[in-house]
Amino acid sequence: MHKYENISQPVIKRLPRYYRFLGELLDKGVTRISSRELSDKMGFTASQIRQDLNCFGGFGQQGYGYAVQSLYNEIGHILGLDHCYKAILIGAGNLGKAVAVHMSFEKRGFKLIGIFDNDPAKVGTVIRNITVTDLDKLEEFCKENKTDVAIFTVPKAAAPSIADRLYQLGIRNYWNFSHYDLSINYDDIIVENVHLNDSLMILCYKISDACDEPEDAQEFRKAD
Amino acid sequence: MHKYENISQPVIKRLPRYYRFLGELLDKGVTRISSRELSDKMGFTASQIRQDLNCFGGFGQQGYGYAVQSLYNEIGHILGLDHCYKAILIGAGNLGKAVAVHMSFEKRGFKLIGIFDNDPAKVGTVIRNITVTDLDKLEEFCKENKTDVAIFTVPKAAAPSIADRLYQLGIRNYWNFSHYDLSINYDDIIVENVHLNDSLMILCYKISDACDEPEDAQEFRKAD
DNA sequence: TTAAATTTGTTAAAAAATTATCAGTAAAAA
DNA sequence: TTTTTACTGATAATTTTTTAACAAATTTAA
Repeated sequence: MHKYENISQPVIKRLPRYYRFLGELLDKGVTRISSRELSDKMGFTASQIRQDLNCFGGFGQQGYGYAVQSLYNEIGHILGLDHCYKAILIGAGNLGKAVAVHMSFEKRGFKLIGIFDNDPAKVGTVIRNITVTDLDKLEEFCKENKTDVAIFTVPKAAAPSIADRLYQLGIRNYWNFSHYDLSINYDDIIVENVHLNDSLMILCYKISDACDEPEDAQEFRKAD
Repeated sequence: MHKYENISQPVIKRLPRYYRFLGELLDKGVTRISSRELSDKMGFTASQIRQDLNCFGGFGQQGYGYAVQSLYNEIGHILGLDHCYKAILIGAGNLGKAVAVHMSFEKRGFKLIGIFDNDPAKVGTVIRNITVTDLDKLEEFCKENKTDVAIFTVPKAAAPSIADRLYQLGIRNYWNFSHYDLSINYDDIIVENVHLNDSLMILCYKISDACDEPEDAQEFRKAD
């Protein structure tokens, strides 16, 4: 059913944002909205909003605008949120645990069905009603349970070997929090990266760029 | 010193990736590399790599390529990693805690100097050698300690009022993990967003788009 | 009922980003 | 030393993305 070809990356990246804002409008009881009003709220141009939405079909009506509830549902459908992809979490450290506890997977098209770690201290603990399993049981588990996605929150050192095991098990979709570049090493997989380090460095750049103070950074440069 | 104007967003977003790959090369003892070789490793075109690096100056040498250590240092400097911006963490929940424990702030130009939460159960606990302080003490703390950045990991409901307090205290730089859109509400601030929900939805889109199975999603659409 | 005001979808124009090309220079080989 | 090879930096071409413009359609107001 779903399969919109030639949708550009920039458009795809904006979809969750539309979804979020429309959700907020729904909460406020707003039933209709024009691209112009959305533009004011979201900071995209009205033209871009109309262009984006038109990639998937004509959801609006001339002279009226867009019906909020309907558009919200459509975007949810386009994003595929009406799925239930089975996900396992690999790595129950601080970050993995936070992700497991923090996310509303069900609202985003996923269901968390297993959590794995190789640290004996973590195995057996319960996170979000799921008992952490020893990583040794991974193969066994995946053979018994259909697994669509791996949420990858392991240290860089452990990443390559574990990634290999997941790939061998046929898992082709990854939500990657590790510093290991999965898409370089496997070419038939789908990866969505969350690189917190990169994000923090970008913040550092933005701040440094805005500040423009005279600094004693020559020290740093000499190191080469 | 630093202040490169007119650097495009796409270029800035690629800088941390260059930095990461060059760091890996350094670890392996590689001393020189050409844009062609980097291209193979990173998945960018050689042309793009040369173009990107040239935004900041001619770091390479014809017939030779780039000196890895030197280029690594240069990019670190461009990113501003030789700073020490003072950061406070607002929200010591699972996500905040994970961020505090997980990140090497010092290597990214920051130093974490305080952690705040309004949950009495969390106040007094120690994360990364920092004692969690009651949010009521925020103003007091910031008046005594120069604070450059707020790492914002609070629930959506609490976000607006806390954001206002931070803004009142003069904090203009944010690493925002909340679902609250800071940049819409304040126009003279610098924000780097980490929207995990958006990322997860994008993954959902990619998977759904690739799968293309006939589905029973009509149910979903009828809801409007 | 009619006219004015809105607002979309679409097409066209402009801007931005990526990729290709190549002269010039340095390193390596002969 | 001279020639060949390798590689950058810069410019040009291409592609992608964003913005603008406007006809067609709908609502609202008169």
